[in-house]
Amino acid sequence: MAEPEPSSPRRSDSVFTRPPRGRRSQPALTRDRIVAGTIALLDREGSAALTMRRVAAELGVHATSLYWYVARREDLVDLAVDGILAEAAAGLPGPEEPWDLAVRTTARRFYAALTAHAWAAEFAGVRPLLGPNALALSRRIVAALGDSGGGEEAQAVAIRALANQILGAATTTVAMRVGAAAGGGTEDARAAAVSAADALAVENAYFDQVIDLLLAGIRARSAG
Amino acid sequence: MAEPEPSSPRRSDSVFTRPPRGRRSQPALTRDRIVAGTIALLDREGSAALTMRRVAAELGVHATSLYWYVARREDLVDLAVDGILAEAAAGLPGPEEPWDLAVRTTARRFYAALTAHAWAAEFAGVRPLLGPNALALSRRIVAALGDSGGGEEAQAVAIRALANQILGAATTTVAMRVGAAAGGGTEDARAAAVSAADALAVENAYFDQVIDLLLAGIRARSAG
DNA sequence: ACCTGAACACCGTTCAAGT
DNA sequence: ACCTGAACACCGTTCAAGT
Repeated sequence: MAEPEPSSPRRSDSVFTRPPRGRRSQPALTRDRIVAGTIALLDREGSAALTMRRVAAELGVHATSLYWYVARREDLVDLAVDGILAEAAAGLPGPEEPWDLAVRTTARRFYAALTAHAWAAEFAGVRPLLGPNALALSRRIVAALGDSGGGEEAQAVAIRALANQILGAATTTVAMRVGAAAGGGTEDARAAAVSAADALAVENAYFDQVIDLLLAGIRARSAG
Repeated sequence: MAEPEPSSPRRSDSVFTRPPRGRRSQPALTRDRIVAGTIALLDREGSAALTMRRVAAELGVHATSLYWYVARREDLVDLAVDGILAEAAAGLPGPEEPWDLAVRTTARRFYAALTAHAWAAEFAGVRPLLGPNALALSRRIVAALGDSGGGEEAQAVAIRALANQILGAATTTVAMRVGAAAGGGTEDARAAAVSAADALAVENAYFDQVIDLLLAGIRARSAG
């Protein structure tokens, strides 16, 4: 549906500069194209759609072709999750920001990216987040806690607590959305229903409060 | 392997007492037997082994027979997870226990059950925990927070924070175990390796500290 | 170098049929 | 009431083959 026909050699800019180009045109597939296609498919059809065959179909190619670029299905998962974290990892708070504000905005961006793509929150609970964007987000929080006034041990505990909180909050948020959608047929649920925009605002407000609770604990500890 | 032959009518005790027993013996399958078999299989072979066909094989029956007792695979997941939470939900702290101690021991039991069965932590991140044992654990924490001195809003935030923390901590703990096992071949990892008992003690200590951090935040808030 | 095609050993689930 | 058997529409992954 409206997909640029896969065999078209529309390669844009660098086609005139780098490659030998005499014998053969560039490959139809690239890792980036695969990641983009995977994310598009997941956004459209949800986590269950992540199969080698359907990703391949999204790209106008056969499932087995993907194995030239990734070793297994899990790699596709990891690449897609880290892909949607790019938005969150770009434009992190600078080093001049107060530590607690830096923690809060970084955590919020992390959480927002995971919940903006429900499939990402689902996968994040089952795969470790080790991609470059996830690491950049983690490192910003680690750096912020270095200014929190606590000792090394206290910082290590705080880091874990924040990581658990971000992941747990994202996971339970999307689980609650599913539950709300599934129960949406009942009268009670319908009576309690609010607009999607309001629901999102409520979710975000809860997340901020939960992070603030943790920050209060960190401050209480470093003051003690 | 060493399975009691499935067609044997060894029904134990109550065979002499209750059922009509004239026309037909009891069913080979029961929901409880299915849950027990599923847990045994998962403990032995991990989360990937949870397929209808393999659970059925574990019980000496055909995959399609399971559909008489459960509607779909997800039900098996939910039943197994709540099944292993039974140990945690039995013997919760009584109402005379101080609220913070009650929160800590209940959270610890919850976390311990999920991490004692790695598959349960994996599934818990992807399925909402709505079984009777999960609800009993949640309710004990809710009740404890009622004595924490905070307002209703503060309690609601604290409940979410604790739930996120328990789920997030269990998930990241098993993910780190997998990572440690996968990297176990490298020299660095081998040098840093500790005995399984020590590793478990470290995990548990971290969990306690993380919960204590949250409790410190709750106290700071209710005191403010 | 990069992609296809056939093949293997699986899946969940439905449904008619047996007893 | 409870279980089997056949069938459908899928899976991930390997590997030889094409270009």
